[in-house]
Amino acid sequence: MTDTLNELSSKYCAREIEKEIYEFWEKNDFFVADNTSPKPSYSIVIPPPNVTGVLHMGHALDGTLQDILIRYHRMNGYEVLWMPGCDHAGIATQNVIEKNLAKEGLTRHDLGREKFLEKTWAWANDHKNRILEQFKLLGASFDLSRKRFTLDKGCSDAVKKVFVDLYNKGLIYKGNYIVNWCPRCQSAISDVETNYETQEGSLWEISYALKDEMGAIVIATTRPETMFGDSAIAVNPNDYKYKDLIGKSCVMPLTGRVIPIIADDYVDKSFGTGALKITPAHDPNDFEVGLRHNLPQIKVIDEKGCMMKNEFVPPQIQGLTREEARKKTVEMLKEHQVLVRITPHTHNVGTCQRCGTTIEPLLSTQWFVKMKPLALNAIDAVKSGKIKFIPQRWEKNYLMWMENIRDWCISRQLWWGHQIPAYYHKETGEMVVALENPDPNNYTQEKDVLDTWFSSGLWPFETMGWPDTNSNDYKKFYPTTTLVTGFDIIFFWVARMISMGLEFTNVAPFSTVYIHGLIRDEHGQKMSKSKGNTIDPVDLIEKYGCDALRFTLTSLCTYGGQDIKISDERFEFGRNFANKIWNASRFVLSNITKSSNELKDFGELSLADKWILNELNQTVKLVNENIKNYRIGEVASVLYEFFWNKYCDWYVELSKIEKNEAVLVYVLNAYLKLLHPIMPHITEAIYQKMLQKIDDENSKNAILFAKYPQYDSKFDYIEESKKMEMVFETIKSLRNLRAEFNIPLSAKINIVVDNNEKLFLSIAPYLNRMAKVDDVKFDKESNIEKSAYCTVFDTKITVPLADLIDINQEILRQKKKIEKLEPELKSISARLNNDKFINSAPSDVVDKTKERQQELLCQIDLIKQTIKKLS
RNA sequence: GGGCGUUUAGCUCAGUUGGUAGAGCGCCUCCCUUACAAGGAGGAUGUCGGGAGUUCGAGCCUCUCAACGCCCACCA
Repeated sequence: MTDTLNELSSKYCAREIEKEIYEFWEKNDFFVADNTSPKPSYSIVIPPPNVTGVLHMGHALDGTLQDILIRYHRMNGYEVLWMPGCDHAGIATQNVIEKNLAKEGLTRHDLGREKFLEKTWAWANDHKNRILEQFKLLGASFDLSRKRFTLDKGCSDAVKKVFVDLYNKGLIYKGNYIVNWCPRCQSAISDVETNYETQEGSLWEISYALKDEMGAIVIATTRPETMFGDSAIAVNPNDYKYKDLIGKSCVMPLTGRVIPIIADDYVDKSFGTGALKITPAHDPNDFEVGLRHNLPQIKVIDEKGCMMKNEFVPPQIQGLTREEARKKTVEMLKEHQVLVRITPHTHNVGTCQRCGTTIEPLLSTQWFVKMKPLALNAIDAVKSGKIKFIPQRWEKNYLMWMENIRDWCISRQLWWGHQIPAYYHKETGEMVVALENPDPNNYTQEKDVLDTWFSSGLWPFETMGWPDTNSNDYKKFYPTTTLVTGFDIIFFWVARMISMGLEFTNVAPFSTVYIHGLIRDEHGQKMSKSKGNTIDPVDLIEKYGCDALRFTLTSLCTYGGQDIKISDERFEFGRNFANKIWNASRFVLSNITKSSNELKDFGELSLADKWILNELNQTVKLVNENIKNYRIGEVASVLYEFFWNKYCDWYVELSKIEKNEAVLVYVLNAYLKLLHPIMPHITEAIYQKMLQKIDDENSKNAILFAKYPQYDSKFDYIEESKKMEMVFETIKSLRNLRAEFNIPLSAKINIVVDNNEKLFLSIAPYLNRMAKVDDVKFDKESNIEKSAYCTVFDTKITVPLADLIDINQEILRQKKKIEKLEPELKSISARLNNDKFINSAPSDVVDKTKERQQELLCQIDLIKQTIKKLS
């Protein structure tokens, strides 16, 4: 290690240390996994960040949690692999490149597919390294020697094989269906990529004249412009209003086309006019109705969202955008006096998840995955407990979606992605689905590419060498152990990984899915660039340090996986803690005078030594339990509490008068290891310094590999700890007394105790140091005028203060204490007087309550005596 | 329409099998006591959203109401 680490600098400079430490780990290849290791394996695949992006707070949280689990298991003797990589992010990336082209006034068609892809690859190559570099700032201990990309050769081969196999099994099909079409992205998208937005619209009622007779039928629609694609009018078969019209025909306004009136259960009698126009090519429900009644599918809107130029669309409307067409159509309907009524109507409109454009349901030829058969095993895996969600409530969410799953539209009319491995004969049009083009001279490949999530769904095994199931990585690290991600991609990603993993590897790709909350701004709003409320984790790292960021985020994780609200200032919490650790360690290490050999032996243990060893041991126990149960926030608070409020506030302070170097160092050493998964850099930096003074076996000279502390019953010093609590209570009471009477520390005080003689005499030095007590005396019947009093458990402490205090003030002080204690005594006594409580409460609770009652009685009694004497 | 979450100190939130509440920040008083002012000592603050029930006992369990948020569904 270099010079900065030889001395712990008096000022804690997080970034300097963190950079140096990360380099130290990386140079030594500490993160590289050994697939031949005899150790049990623990593996995590990173949710591959998009190559479009930069590190954001979501990554920071997700990455931190994964790194904590990885480091914890590494220290617990597992061969760990954290697999890094990036996602090509089909639509998202293509959109970015197209936006850049648009700045030059170009479209992707101006470049052509080949040139466009070249440009996109250049971008991707640049960005996929950039974001992983940023992950390093988080201290990520992932194995970069294995980093993968969803479009690399291995992944592409896996994608092809999966596609061909699914096709051959009949689980992939190509067909003409209504899909969600984004007119801006110029592609189909899947159901999960469609968001719904509530919009204020109108319900237009339009009168269609009956054919060959008087009268008309009035229909209600929210999209008048689609009327040119109508194939029928539908009514409910049980609707008496329209009973006589079923089977007749009507004449469409504006175009004069004749369409039938049909009956279908789908129609809701009570909505609108109870009559509905059926447009099979532009509405998913109408599409179904159309199939049932064998209606023609008339396309009137094209892929750009414009009205088509065909015989169905009136010339005035042709070529208009959807929005323009709606206006114009309504105008024309008014002119023809067939617009009966317009009522305001709020409804949900589908929008593209990527660009926000209103979705056009469009009849189109696409590729689909039959999900129902794949979902069966995926449902079973969770129901049987092979895969466990943390928190468990997400299982319900997952199961509900899986049980109602619909087919997945996987083809995208994009250029950036895995081109579908289907080949068409140039002359005959015959289609072949195969790993390779059967004859490049006569066959051309399908132009469409696959949904990004198709390859992401294979991520846990395509990165491990699959389909080569004999590869060492696959054998050692697949299936992976834990998947860590946010709830927003359970359907997109987690569900598909489970389905695909089970189908192709016959095993669940991971056994635990750890779902954390989303990061939000201080007002609870989702962070987004457009809102301008993002906080850049890189800025936070520069300002507060990576360990501070990690610790703060960790401390904000709740077991229920609640969303996390953050603001810049919140990270002072972690920074302050890091600073505390740094300074305390500096103090401890600079106070080591003994040799490494001498430090191996605790020697004789004082009350304080036993107390801190006991506290440490309890902390070790809690930390291990909580990590194993994914209560990561609890881990942070247990670690914080121990170090700051136990070790620093008391033990280190007491060590200034009487120190056991061996224990002082032992506790710090163990603590650094406990904390290392959360705050890796600072703990490694201090540990390195510590190694210059102590021997520590089994650590390979890096805390990264040190054995994680485990609970050891030999450190259960329960009795001693109780005594120590009494010491602390005494000190606190005396400090309180000083504060209330404004007695400066320069004014020494003496005390007289009436109980626990031995203990108090032995802790005199502690009292001296911590409460500036000059002299401790024992006297069962102390009777000193002008004194203040404290009661600590069963001991009355008299503090002669002569003229320093006003006796009346002291009487008031004591009365206040009683006022505080009495309500509790009252309620406890009431409980103990209740036979039902005595009989039905568990005996240990009854005992405890009795004990507390005695304690309160004793204290109140002591205080009352005191008041009497003072009066 | 269905499901889920949240409601606890001024703010942000913890609270693991039910035994009358905690942290951080903020606030008040005092302290540069040589590890740390990114600090130390002391202090104030809550009918745990409303109501009902189960229980000897409810922040925690049951029911109900209310407010806010999220997800799914998508009747034109």
